[in-house]
Amino acid sequence: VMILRSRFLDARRKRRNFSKQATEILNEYFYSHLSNPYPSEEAKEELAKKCSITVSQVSNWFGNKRIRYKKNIGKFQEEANLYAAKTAVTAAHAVAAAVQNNQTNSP
Amino acid sequence: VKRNPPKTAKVSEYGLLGQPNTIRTNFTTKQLTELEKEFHFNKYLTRARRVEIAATLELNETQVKIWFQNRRMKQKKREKEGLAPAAASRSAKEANEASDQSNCTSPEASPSTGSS
DNA sequence: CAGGCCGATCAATCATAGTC
DNA sequence: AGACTATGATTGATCGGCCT
Repeated sequence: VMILRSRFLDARRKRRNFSKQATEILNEYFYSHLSNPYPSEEAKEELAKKCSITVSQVSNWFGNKRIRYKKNIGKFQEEANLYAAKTAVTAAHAVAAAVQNNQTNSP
Repeated sequence: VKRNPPKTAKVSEYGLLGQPNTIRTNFTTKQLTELEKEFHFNKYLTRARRVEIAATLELNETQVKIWFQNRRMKQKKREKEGLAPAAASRSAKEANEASDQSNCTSPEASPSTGSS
C-alpha cells in the first residue's frame, strides 16, 4: 500500500487551466458535434492553433470531455444548451448575412 | 473516416460476476524500472525476451507486450512535442535536448521519500 | 488464420487549480 | 484556512485496421 505511491510528483504534471477563450472554442466544437465528438487529426490541429495549445492537449481535452459528459450528461445539460444556443445564433447571423448579400446583388 | 461508433461495447461485460475483469493493474516501481531499463536496451521485444521479462517481473506476456507498445507511443509523442513549440524563436539558446535517450521520461527518483 | 504493431480511445486515477 | 469540485495529464488496457 505504501509502495504504491509510485505515481508521485510527476514534476511536469504541473497543470495550467486553458484560457477561457480556448475552452470556449473547444466546447463550441464539442457541442456542435455532439453526435460524433471525434475531431479528425486536421481538425485537432486547427483547434490547437486557435486555442494556442498543443494537439495532444486538444486530444486530452476531448478525451476527458467525452468521458465526463457521458458519465453525467445531466451535469452538462446547462452547458450543452448554452453552446447549442450560441451555435444557433451564429448560424442565424450567417443566414441573415447570406440573405442580405443575396438582396444586394441579385438582379 | 476513422471512428464511427462510440463502441467499447463490451469492454468487460462482467455479466453475473462481481469481479470486474479489466482491472487496471498497478505496476510496482520495480517492475516499471526494469521495463524502462529493457526499453532503453531495445525498443522492440523478441518472443524470448518477452517471456523472460514476464517471468522475471511476474507479469503476463500480454502485459509486457502492451507496456512496450504504450511506451513506444509515449516516446513518439514526446519526440513530436519536444520539437515543435518553436513557433517564433530561432534563438539557438534552446536548440534542444534532442539527440538524447538517456533522458528519463519517468523520473522515478524518490527524492527523499524516506516514506515508509 | 494467428499474432504483433500502430493510432485512437477508454476509463480510472493522480495532482493541482479554482470555488465556496 | 480547509473541504469540495473542476480539470489537465498519465497510463494500463481495448478496439479496429493493417501487415507479415
